[in-house]
Parts: sequence; structure tokens; C-alpha cells
Amino acid sequence: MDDEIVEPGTGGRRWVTSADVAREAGVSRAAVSRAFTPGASVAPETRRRILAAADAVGYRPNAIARSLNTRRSGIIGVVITEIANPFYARLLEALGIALQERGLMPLVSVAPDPEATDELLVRLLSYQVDGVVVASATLSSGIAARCAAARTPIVLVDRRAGEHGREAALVGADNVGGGHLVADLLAAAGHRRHAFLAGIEATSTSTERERGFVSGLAAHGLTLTAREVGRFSYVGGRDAALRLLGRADRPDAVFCANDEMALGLMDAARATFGLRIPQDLSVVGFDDTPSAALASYRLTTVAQDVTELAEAAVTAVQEHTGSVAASARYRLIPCRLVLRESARLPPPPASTLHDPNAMTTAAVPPSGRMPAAG
Amino acid sequence: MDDEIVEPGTGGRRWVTSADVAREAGVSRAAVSRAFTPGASVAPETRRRILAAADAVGYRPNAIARSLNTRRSGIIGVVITEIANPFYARLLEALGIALQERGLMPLVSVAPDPEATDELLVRLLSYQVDGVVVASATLSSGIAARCAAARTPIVLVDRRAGEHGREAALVGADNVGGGHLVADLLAAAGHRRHAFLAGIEATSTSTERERGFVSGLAAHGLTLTAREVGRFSYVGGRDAALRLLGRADRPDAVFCANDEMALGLMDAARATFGLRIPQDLSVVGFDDTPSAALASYRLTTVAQDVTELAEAAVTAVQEHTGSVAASARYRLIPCRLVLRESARLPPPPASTLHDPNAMTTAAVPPSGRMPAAG
DNA sequence: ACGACCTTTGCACACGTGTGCAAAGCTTTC
DNA sequence: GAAAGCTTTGCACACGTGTGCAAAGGTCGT
Repeated sequence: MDDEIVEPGTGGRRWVTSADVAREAGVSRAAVSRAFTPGASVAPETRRRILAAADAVGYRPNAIARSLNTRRSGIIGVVITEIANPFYARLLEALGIALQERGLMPLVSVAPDPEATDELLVRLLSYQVDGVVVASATLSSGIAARCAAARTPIVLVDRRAGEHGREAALVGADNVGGGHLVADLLAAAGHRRHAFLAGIEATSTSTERERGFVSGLAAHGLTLTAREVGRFSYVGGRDAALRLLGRADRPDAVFCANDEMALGLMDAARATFGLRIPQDLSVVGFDDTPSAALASYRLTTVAQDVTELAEAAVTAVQEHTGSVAASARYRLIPCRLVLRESARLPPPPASTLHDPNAMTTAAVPPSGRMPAAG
Repeated sequence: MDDEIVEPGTGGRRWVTSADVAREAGVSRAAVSRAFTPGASVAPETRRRILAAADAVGYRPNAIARSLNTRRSGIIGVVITEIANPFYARLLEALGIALQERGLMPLVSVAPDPEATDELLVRLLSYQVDGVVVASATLSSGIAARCAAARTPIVLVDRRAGEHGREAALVGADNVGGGHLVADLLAAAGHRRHAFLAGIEATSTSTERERGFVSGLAAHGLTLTAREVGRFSYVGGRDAALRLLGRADRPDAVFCANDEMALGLMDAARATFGLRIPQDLSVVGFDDTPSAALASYRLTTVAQDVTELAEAAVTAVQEHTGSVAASARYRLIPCRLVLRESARLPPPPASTLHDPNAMTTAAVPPSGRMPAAG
């Protein structure tokens, strides 16, 4: 192997090519190509000889050169935000694995804020990605149109379509259904004064969880007693607890739009108000992050099936490779309750044993309604 | 723009090319190329005309085609494991941002287990990545040699070199120094019976943290009273607490190789042994995960500077693009103590105020010793 | 053995772009 | 105006591979 010869002007690198294999195996480069192309016509003995030669010289087809030819890179862009957030961390891991299992590679862009999404998408497009999964923000119409022109399908995860619903497939947790689950649980357990702790006002995840909760209570003839905003953070949850729990009509159950706020609220309820959980106050979170299972919290929460979310997103991208994602196509993934000890339960026979490994209720079917425009 | 004409055999996609821009601007494709190549010779007026035309037709250079020419893809492979683990999540986020800021793109491979690393690396090589950051496992010598042949530098993060130290740069936290910090803190606070809770026996992170702790105690004329293995997990930490705290010579301080085990140990110490933390038992973790700051734990811990770790890794990759990483090159990033409330402190004047926002001590300089071969 | 049919193979071109080099064009100096 | 020097420009080839197509080779049936 004489690859130590460095050609000038090639950045000091030279790759093992199909020409090296062809020489070694005594065939043409076309035969080498065909030996590595599923379904291509090549004699079995020739193929064997080529693969042996490829192994000997350390050759593997250049995916970059292939993609120039085939117009398929095998690369899927993934635009994501806050990887340190447990939900996004799990989502990215699940996306990565789902893509790898299908022979695809995730080219990851980390959006420091939602506004960076457009710029990152343009950069991804220049790498001729076969599709993009966006879990950071909604898209501007300019970018959506640009992806459509390039026949690069977009799949939005847990985001609302807005005015460009025609150019993106949408995949998301059934947040409304999740809110319903919580309402059903708390109402059945006899709570009288329910509160909702929102994340950030403009976010669809927060508003949908609230909508499910409110409509679920209404189905039991109940209304929301109190509502605060906690900014999706531990500190925000703790601060909101001061306002919620200081009321004369103090809630006896609080549904928090995410786990982190729920933990903050629990700590403040105990430390500042001396409340026992769940005896004096039931608390329910959303997302089933690892902290929810800690013995100091044992948080009852709603879990998204992140693996299925990722599978659905990857499937949607694959179904539309080379074209434009079908318009107004939305896939809802059902949520499920994870019962631990932070919320009082309905009386038996509906209740089941609690053990350190949380029990999970059956998922409710997706609510089936299309989400409102963002 | 007539890109609706779909050529047969092209996967249904056609990209806007430099030929479209050339036609629009009345120049050659070479001029278009030069307008987008920094330092290339092109008249300012011509350049302006070309950029306007490119904007009008929605053109951006095809990074794939460029990389075929230049032998530089601008893509860096990142092999990582357990993204849901807070440390790896933060590392990946920091790597992503550091790469993006340098105009590089991370092609991410998620290793379900360390054994998958080799196979994932081969796949990354076929995408002609400019380098690889590996944070999942050490490498086999076959793969390391292959990367060297391709002049694709490897940077290992928090991994030991093993027998292929010549082909990879190494970047990692100064775990030994971190262990020293803990020993100094606990000894100065007057603890008499120190214990170490290891993660997994064969891992360098656990053994180095232990080594720093033990040698730090020795410098104070102290020895380790007890030692257990917690498998880096919450449950493991809880189980180990039963063994550690049930001893006749019960430790008054425990240094855990990671935060997760520390939380488990704290929960068991309180619930099973009725111990107060830190009055009866001081507990120190490692990694400063988000859970460490929860009010129910307020864990004193050792933080790695993940941002600096990522910066160092990306810098190392960039310095060696097109060549082989320098042999036996190791960059240690100092750790720092994050003082919260789980460990008793030395008496004043050394002590400072504690507030809900944890105080941090100055980082100790790296221990400066080369790590032992894995 | 010959013809029909099928399989395999190599040639040459395509994919989109960067660049060496020669020619064209422009600017400065005398 | 002419010569020298500098800048700009387009051509044609390279990069590594996939594939249409024609030629070569192999197999089967009569």
C-alpha cells in the first residue's frame, strides 16, 4: 500500500480508493463499485475476490463521493436544543440509535436558542442531508420553502406547525391526553382544589398540558382553582410555590408542566409551608426525568415514550426522503402515568401496590384532535 | 428557476448548482466558486453580482462536493455513550457548540456499549470526517492504525490511552487532583474515618478519583477506613450504604465516585440509619449534576469543567487535522470543589458563606502526572 | 454446433466543485 | 503609446464513485 505518497494540494490526505482495490483484484473500478452496491450485477467469485482485496487494502466506499452520485447522503440533520435537559438528552440518544439502526447518521446542530434554528438549517442543507428532524423551534416560512425546494423533508418534534404546516411532518407527545390522565387521577382521588403550574406561556407543550388538565377536570365537573407560571425550572417551581401555597384557597393538588418545577415546588412546600406530600398536597410532574425517582421525591409524573417519539420521527423522515413531507401530517404518541408517592391515589379497587419501582398505568389512546395552529 | 425538472435516476432531487448561478450572473462556474472561496481572486463587482445571483436562486455551495475536492469535510465524528447521563449530555452539548463556533459539524454516533465503538468509527471514516472525538471507550489497535492511515486524528475524552497512545490525543479531567481536593476538605474538617465508594472497578475515572483521595488522605497522615463499589448508579449507592454504614467503625465521611451514587447513599443514610447529613455523616460526590443542587440533597461535589473539556478536545482535533494526533499528548483539565451542605467544612477562617447558590473553591492546578496505562 | 437468452464486465460520462495554468484584461510607469 | 506588472477570468482536469449501454462471456435448448 503506497498511500504514503502525499499529493500536493490535497490537504495532505489521500484515501484508499476503488482504484486501489481494482488493481489488487484485477478488475475495473466499476466492478468494485458493483460489489459494494446491493442488487448490482457481479459474479459471486468476482465479488469474493473484490471483497478480499478491499479488506487487504483497508477500503470502504467513500460515502461522500457516493452521495454526490446518488443524491442520497445517508445523513439526517438533527437540530436540538438544551441537550443537558433530560428530555432532550433522551430524545437525542433515541434518535441517534434509531437512525444508526437504519444505516443513517445524525449530523447534529445544537441550537443555543430557538432563533438559531434557521441559520443552522441552512448550514445543514449545504451538507445535502436526506432530511431534518427539528426539536428546537418552529421554522420560518423562508426556510421551510427552501427545504421543500431541495426536497429535504422536515420532521418537527413536539413543535407546532404554524403557517408552514404544509411543508413539515409533525411528531409529538399527546400532551393534551397526558393532562387528561392527571386530571382523571386527581379527581378520582378526591382532590377539590386543583392548580396548574405552567412552564413558559408561549410554548405549546405547556398550553396543551394545561388544556388537557382543564378539560379533564371539567369532565369531572371541576375547575382550576389556581394557576402560576414556573418557567420550566426548579427555581421557578420553588418561587411559584410561594404564590400558590400562600393562597387562602390553597390547592390540594398541583399539576406541574414538567418535573423540574414539581421538584422545586415540593421542596418549598416542605421547607416553607411544612406541608406533607402527598397527605397535605399532591404533586404531579411531566416527563419522568431521572430525578423523579429519587427517594426524596418519588414524584408521580407523566412519561412520554421518547423511544417511540424518536422512532416515529425517523420513520417520518425516511418515508419522505427525496420529497416533501406530507402536509398537515401529525403523529401523536400517547403518554402514560407513572405512579409513585407524590400524589394521593383513588381508593381501591382501582389502586394497586406501590413499590420502589414505579407502577405505570396503561397509556390512554391519543386524544385524536389536531393541535391548534401555534 | 426550473428545478422542477426531475432527471431520471437522480433520486428525484436536483440541487441548485454553481452552474445556475453562473448563468444568472453571466460568469463561469469557476468565478462562482471563487466568489465563495476566502482568499480567492475575484473582482469585487463580479463578486457582488455573483452573490446577488446566488441569493436570488437560493444557492449555497455543496459542502459534500467541496469536501471531495479539498479532502476536508468540515465534519467531526463524535462517538459518545449514554447521552441521558448528565455528564455526557453536557459534554455533547459543549462539543456541539464548540464545533459549530469553528464552522465544523458534529456527526454523532451513539455507542450503546463500549464494544460498538470500533464499528461506529469505521462508519464515520467512510464519511471522510476530519477527525473524531471519542468519549465512549478506548480503541482497538486495528482501528487506531486505520485512523492513522487515513490521517484522521482521534481525541479521546476521559479515556486512557492503552497501547495506542501514539495515535490519539487525550483530554480529560484531572480526576486525581479532584480526589485530592476532597481529601483535603474532609481532613481539614476533622473527619476521622473516611470511606470511598467506587463506581465500576475497571474504569479509570473511578480508580483515579480513588487514588487522588487516598494519596490526599495520606498527606494528612490518614488512611481509608472503608471502601465499597456502587456501580455508578443511584441504586448501587443506596445498596452500598447498607454495607458501609452498618460497620462497627462507621465512616464519618464518604467520597463517592459520582453524584448519583452519593444521592442514593444519602437517601439510605437518612431513611435506614436515621443519620443527619452532614452532622453525622459527610457525603461528597463527583460531577456536579443538576440533581446535586436540589434542596433535598445540596450535595457538595467536584465539578469538571465540561466546557473547557470540550474546547480542549476540539482544539486538539483541529490542531491535527490532516495528520496523526501527537503521541502521548495529554491535556488535563482541573476540577473544582462545589461546596454545598452535605459535608462539614473546616472551621473558619477558611470557611466562607454558604448560600443557595453553591460556592466554589479555586481549582487546583492539574496534578501533572501522566496517567498510568489503562 | 448454432442461436437465443441471460449475466457479467468495462468504458465513459455524470454528479458539483476547486484549482493550475494560460489567456485576457486592467493598471502603472516611462 | 508601449512595455511591464498585476489582477481577473475561463478552460479543463481532478476528486471518488454509480450507472447506462454496448460488448463480451456464459448457459440452455434445439
